[in-house]
Amino acid sequence: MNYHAILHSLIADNQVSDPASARGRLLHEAARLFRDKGYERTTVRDLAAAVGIQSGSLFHHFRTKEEILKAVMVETIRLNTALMQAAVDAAETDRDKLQALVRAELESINGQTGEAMAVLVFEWRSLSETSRAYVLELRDIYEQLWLDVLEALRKDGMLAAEPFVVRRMLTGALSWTVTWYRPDGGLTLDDLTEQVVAMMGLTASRP
Amino acid sequence: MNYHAILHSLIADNQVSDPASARGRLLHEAARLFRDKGYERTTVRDLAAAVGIQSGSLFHHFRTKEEILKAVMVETIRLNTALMQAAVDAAETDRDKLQALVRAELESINGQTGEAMAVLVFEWRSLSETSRAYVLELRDIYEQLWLDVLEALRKDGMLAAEPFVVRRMLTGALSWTVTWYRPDGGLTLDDLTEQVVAMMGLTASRP
DNA sequence: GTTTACAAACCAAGCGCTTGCTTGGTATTG
DNA sequence: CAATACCAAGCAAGCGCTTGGTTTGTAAAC
Repeated sequence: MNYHAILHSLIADNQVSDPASARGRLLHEAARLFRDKGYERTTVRDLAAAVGIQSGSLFHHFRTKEEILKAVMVETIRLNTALMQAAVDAAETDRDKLQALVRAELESINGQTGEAMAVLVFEWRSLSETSRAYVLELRDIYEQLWLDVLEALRKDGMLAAEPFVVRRMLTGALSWTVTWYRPDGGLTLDDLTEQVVAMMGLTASRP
Repeated sequence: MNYHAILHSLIADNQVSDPASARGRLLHEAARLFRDKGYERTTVRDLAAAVGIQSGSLFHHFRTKEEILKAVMVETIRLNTALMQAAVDAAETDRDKLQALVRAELESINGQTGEAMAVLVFEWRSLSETSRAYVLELRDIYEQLWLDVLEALRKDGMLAAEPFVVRRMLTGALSWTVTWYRPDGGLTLDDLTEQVVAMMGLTASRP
């Protein structure tokens, strides 16, 4: 299953919006604006202008501004959970599964869904209490994918630290790449993946 | 040099505000509010109320709200640069210097200056262009401390990845602890430091 | 194949409120 | 007696969101 197959399967299930639809385009622009200026600094007038409508018209699609933020986050987690699951399934060994997860998360942070992922990392404080609870629920599913692989590695003595600590350190390390990594800087995402795996003392995959 | 000695030396040099002064207390409360609610969601009325004055009176101490944010960040970097320098100076081997840096950064993120450090990580987008340039200048000095140690380790073959990549991954990983680490969770900062160093494949320091 | 019906998508205008900041004047302090 | 720190009041601008009405797309009815 490649990126597009997964995406369209989720669209068919009404789990994420079609990027071609009005709602999908709005969420895409919202993610970009929220990342660039922050949620609070982005006005409903900014959002409306980005898709070429009047600010009041936004509220036919979403009841509140916060609902837009929530939708960006929820759909992003759903998509990425599916992408990570596919990455894990495609790899053979636990070590390769971890490498695939790192590669996939770097991809989602710095590639297609990068804008929305940055929002997920930096704007969770702007969510209401109830929205936050829902997003955290979805995140737990996502995190379990990682923990399963890390615990298997730990069991085989290939990991020198606690899985849950490792995962949290990786979350921070990989999320942070959004602030400095630029694909045109002579460092590919494959290079970066390799460095991360090397840094963890897991030697390169032997064919 | 311990924490208090370093702090008071910086106060004497007018590099940071005395926490007992009106300005110092305001900056401390501002850091707390900015971390908890975000810069944009914190109003000047919130800030004023936190130190028990009227909102208008704030502007006798700072010309704009953004100047308060800048001051929080600048003073925090200054203090932490001095703390890191002391940590490096106190350690003997390069490996111990790295461990000392990790420990000190974890301390600054999760201890005394934690509120301000979180602001530094999450609120840099709210800085004006010029303030940001100045803060980045100060940060470069801070970062060089890390790079010097990491490059020495790399030279001795104790590091499997590029120093600048390692530092950026560490920045993310350690900053991120602010979102999940709680001192009462059965994991001390020393434990955490150990896990980080172990995760990097650097074996424990032998006495 | 035109008409009718109707909902969804949108606009123009603006309301009520909060925001950062200003102003003119009054305590407080050395 | 000057400088510093503060208060009480409020202004102009920008905010999220509402309202009442118009356009647009779609599909059945004739």
